[in-house]
Amino acid sequence: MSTASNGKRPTLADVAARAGVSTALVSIVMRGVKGAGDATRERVLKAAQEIGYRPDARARLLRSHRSQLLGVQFSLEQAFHSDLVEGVYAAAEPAGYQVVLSAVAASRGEQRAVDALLADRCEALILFGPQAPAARLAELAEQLPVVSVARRLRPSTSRVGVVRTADDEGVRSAVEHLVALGHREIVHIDGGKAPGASDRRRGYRTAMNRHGLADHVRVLPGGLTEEHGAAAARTLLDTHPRPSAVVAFNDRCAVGLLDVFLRSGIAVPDEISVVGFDDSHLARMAHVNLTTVAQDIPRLSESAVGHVIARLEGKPVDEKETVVAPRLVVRGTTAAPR
Amino acid sequence: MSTASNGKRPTLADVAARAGVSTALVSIVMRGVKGAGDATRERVLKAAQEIGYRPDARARLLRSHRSQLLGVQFSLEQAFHSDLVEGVYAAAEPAGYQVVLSAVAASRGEQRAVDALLADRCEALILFGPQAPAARLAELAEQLPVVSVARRLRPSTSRVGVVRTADDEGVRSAVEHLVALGHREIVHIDGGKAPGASDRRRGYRTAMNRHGLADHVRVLPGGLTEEHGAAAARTLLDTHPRPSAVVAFNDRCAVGLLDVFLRSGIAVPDEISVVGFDDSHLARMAHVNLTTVAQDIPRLSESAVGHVIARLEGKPVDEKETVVAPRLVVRGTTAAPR
DNA sequence: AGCCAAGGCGCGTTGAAGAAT
DNA sequence: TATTCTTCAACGCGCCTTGGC
Repeated sequence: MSTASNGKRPTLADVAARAGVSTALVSIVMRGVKGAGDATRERVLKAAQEIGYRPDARARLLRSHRSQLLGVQFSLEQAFHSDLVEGVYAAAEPAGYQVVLSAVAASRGEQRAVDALLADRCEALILFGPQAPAARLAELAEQLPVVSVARRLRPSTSRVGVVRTADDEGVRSAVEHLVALGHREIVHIDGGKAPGASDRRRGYRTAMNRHGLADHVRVLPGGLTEEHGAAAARTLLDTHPRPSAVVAFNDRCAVGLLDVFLRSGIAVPDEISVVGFDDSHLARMAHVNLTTVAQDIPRLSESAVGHVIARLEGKPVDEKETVVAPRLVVRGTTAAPR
Repeated sequence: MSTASNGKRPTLADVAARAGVSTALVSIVMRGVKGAGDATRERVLKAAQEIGYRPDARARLLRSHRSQLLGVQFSLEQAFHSDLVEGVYAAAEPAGYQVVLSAVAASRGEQRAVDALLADRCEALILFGPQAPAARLAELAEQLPVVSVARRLRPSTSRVGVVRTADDEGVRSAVEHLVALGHREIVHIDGGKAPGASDRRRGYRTAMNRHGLADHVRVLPGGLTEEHGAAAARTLLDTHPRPSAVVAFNDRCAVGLLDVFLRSGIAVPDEISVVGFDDSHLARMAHVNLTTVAQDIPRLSESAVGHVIARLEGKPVDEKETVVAPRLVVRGTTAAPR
């Protein structure tokens, strides 16, 4: 219940008037720094409480030259980003930084999302899966620390930091798992031009070559969603001989595959093995129970936050690119071929 | 590339100096209001462009008494909230309001989320599924317009606006669909104390009574996740006779049920029918193909934004509670009992 | 001397009022 | 009299200097 006399938001001056002290003293008390006596301190806090005073974060920021604000651009449509955001909060707040979120959605492009963060005086930007041209990101990085998470950029061509999963290694471990089970006819359903897709394709090719399966390399066009996986599965159905294993671009794509196989009476993993990527909630659902490559989300967030904070505080930035190791999670959709 | 001489962010004064005019005039030009000649206008814009000037949103807010900021509290763990947030952006920006996001996560409770929004000078709060005590929400609503989305509150006991789906009606339509198919032994797996759970329980009971099935009413404790659904399913397995249909609290809970049934060799919908709630991506996945009750997400967001803006602008607020109709989506998990 | 508190200034912006064409 | 532009003060807060007991 606000007791502000004039209907406006109470300010330091209102508290000061009520407590019978100067605004400077109220400021001291509110920030909890030394410079006020215990009795006065208590009186000021009581007055603030009574009129419902809250410090104005924007005015405070205006005054100090540092804003201690980390801007985060993320997409509402990607559940993966939500997990990353959670990690950013966890890493930023203990380090004394606040997080400002700016979402990308159908009605709100990346440009607007970033503009909002800059107008808010963020000191650094953490971009999840940015689609903007590399040149645009480089331009931003001239103005303030910028880190791209999950989108790879050519190193040393700009100041943009990169934090990403070792996508190639992830797919490689998936292929190796399948080879160890005895598979040879292993197909990759790719992610087109999605972030990480080309690395995953490369990891697939590398692993196949390394195991003497160069002649069996086969990449089918796929995408990020269940529909893409389903379409690829239909193509596979018409293939003879059918491959014995599939490595999908991500879990959603893999689930699309599983669905078509299930409906077509093709048993997984008995007749065909399927591997996903991400270890999303989807994969963990018991009746999906998907073998997949897990990304280390806490470490990705932490590295991104660590990178920009190091830049802000002038600490030496160890490497411009941080590559986080993925981890194969074997569940029920892979088995030895018949 | 910033040409700011001193390394700091360029301000109005920097632009003014470069263009040889006063800061007030630069302000006029940047806002695009009238009061500047065409030639000067062009010169100022060019100067701003050259030094990479951007208006400082915080300083601007400090000066003006309105902030035009709508604060949104949402949970990163609920995909449903992401969809709602997208709708909020779409509704707020055309109306001339900016959106400030504040997430609730494991490491960040509602109190902190709301505090951040208030410190940022938000003029109104849109809370998605708030768990805070009603008294706390009422207290907030004394200070600024507040709307609770998807959490019901006793009307007229506080100034908190409510926007929600007609949960009872949704479950009622689910039960009616099952009754029409010939089911009588219909169980409800509830959501405990989750938002909407008590209404859904009530809708279930009402519908059962209305169809003369009062003796068959049976509510099992459930929850919001797949695990809760799975646990309830295991309880059902030991029940004799087993019910012929289940109405779950939400889609995730329903998927947990489906999973256990699948593994136990109980055919859905042949041996048992299952209905969810939300029409999430999960439900739409072809191999889940869940019959469910859809919430009208765009309308929920729009109503929430409309409500707080009406309050802010002193327009008459038609009703304190806006109830949005749900819609039954019949898919493949319901059929006539054997 | 040593603690406490007050006063003034500046942060980047805008609105009002007035000066110059 | 219009138009274009400038000067001045204020927004809410934090730091620094000064003054009082």
